[in-house]
Amino acid sequence: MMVESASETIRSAPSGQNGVGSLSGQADGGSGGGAGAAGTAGGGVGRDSAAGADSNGEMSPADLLHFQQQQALQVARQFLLQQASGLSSPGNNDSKQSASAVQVPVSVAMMSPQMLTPQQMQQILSPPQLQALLQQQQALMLQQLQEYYKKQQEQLHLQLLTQQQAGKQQPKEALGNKQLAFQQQLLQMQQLQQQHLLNLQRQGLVSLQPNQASGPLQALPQAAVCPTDLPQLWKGEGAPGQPPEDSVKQEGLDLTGTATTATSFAAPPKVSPPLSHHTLPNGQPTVLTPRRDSSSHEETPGSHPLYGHGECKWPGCETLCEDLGQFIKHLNTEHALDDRSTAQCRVQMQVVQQLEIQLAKESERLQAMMAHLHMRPSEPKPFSQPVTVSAADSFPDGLVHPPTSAAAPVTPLRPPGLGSASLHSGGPARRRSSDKFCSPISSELAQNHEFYKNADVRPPFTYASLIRQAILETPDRQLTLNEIYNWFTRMFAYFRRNTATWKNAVRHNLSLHKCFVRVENVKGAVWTVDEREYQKRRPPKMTGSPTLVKNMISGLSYGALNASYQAALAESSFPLLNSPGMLNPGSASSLLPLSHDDVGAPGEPLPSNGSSSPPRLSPPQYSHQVQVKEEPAEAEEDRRPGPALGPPNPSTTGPAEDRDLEEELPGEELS
DNA sequence: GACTCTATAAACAATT
DNA sequence: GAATTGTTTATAGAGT
Repeated sequence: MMVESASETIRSAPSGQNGVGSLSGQADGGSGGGAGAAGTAGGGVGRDSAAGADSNGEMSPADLLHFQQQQALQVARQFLLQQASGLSSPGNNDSKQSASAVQVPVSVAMMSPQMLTPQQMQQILSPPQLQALLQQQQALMLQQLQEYYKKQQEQLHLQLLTQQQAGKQQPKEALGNKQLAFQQQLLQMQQLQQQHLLNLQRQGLVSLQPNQASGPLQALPQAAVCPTDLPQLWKGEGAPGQPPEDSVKQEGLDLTGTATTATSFAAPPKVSPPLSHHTLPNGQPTVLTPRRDSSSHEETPGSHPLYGHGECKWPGCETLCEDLGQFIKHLNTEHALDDRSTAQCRVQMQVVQQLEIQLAKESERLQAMMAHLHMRPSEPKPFSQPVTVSAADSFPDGLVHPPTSAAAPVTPLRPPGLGSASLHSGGPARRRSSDKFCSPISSELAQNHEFYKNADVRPPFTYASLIRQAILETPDRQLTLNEIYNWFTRMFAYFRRNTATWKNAVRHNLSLHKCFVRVENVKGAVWTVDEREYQKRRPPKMTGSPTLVKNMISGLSYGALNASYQAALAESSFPLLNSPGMLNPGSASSLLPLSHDDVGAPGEPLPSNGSSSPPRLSPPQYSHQVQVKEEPAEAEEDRRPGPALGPPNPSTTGPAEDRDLEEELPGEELS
């Protein structure tokens, strides 16, 4: 036996500390970030009107100018919106520019993404459809953009000239005002373009060499800030330091002047190897911080964010590449800036957006939790008050949890127990934590229900307390063995994995502890809890010992910490929390006044279970007992001098109930 | 160190 | 006969 047990002990050590369980990925249908950011601009502006910019002959030069400016802005906004919600790749279709394509279909294509969120788009459209749509949009937009910018530029030049000529005859102020207004609008346009560029860059969709990045992105802001540069911009002279123009032209987008900035996003035909697209401009939303950090980290020479462990990290690729050079070749050939890559990027974008949203939510929740937890400790809680813990209230079952009060104190203990038990030292470590506190479980579980449900952490409760909890949670206060199993697996991720041992332990506990009473039911045997017995079995010693009291006091303060928080800490890191030292605080909790309501059971030699023959009590009765007994237990604990069976305390809260129960019990049991 | 509690394992019987 | 359920025994770790 020794050998066996030894080996078993080793085996028993909780093996799968796989850490926190899966995050329930709630896809909150958050709208795409990029689109949302730019979405304020009048997205609904019809393209038709913009297209009609040509027919402006009858208007006065000033009106015409104004009108055109407005249209230009609208179109630009629309375009940027479109870009924000979907990627545009200058790709293939650059060369094909048919005037017809600029017509209505374009507006439809452009509008659709605005109407739908990226998520909706994804849901509605299949990947091929999505890709096709993207292609169409890209082609159309590019054509439209090119044409538009050309026209716009020509017109602007003409109008500027005419205005300047006319301006000589007009009051300089009037002209100046119009020019200013125009400049402002142009600036707005440029800013929108910048914004868009930044978005694309941030998403890694546009790669810019360091110098490139500093080109358009920085030049523009400067231009915007510096009025003196504006005239030059209008004239198409370009702001000083706009290197990317060349690349833009190469791509077939012969946009000049102000247009350069807009086209810059289309500039890089391919992902440049050294990819500096991580070099994000300042002022980016902090939400992205994590990603950025990692990316920046990856920027070190010889590495690539899309390259790791010898394979391409491009979504769905995983092509093996021996070295970075090979990878870069692969990247440039297989993942060039084409429709497919663009679509994949878009999907990835949405994934990231979702995650960011999720992260933001979780962070917010964490902060709230932390804030809440920090508050608690500070709250002065009288010794006995801890008991009042709210946990009880939250208890799902709505059971009378007298223990709740008692339970509260318990909470503090739990963490320690949890740490030791769940993580390293197999089972034993956790053992008593729960019991000592009587039934902390209800509150503890109520508070950390989700945690235990999802995290593969062994609950810091004894089997007995868990079984009891399972039974008490049911309306009838009775469960079959199988139902108990189910409760375990339902409530604790831990028990979903390690089946073999714990089921045996459950059966063992059911049989071993007198507090669990087997009742023959119509549908078979069910298990109920004899609360009195349950309370009895607590070590009487603890209640009275001075050390316990000390512990309690210390434990209370310590216990203030939220159980879940501690549990989380324990789980995540652990070893530290597992150390025995950490446990001490918990032990304090034991102090609680624990409810030994048993007290209540005044002289009852409670037969309840003790009898070898399973008492067959009517389930209902038992349930009743359970409720009553629990409550008294907590309240009374303090008083109880010693061992469980001490004289019942008269003054305990809910004594009446206890007594009733007790009175009833004997009778029942006897039967 | 003794006692107690708990966890774990295992054997066995009874029941389904 | 297999699986499940229930009982019992043994052992070891941990806390008091």
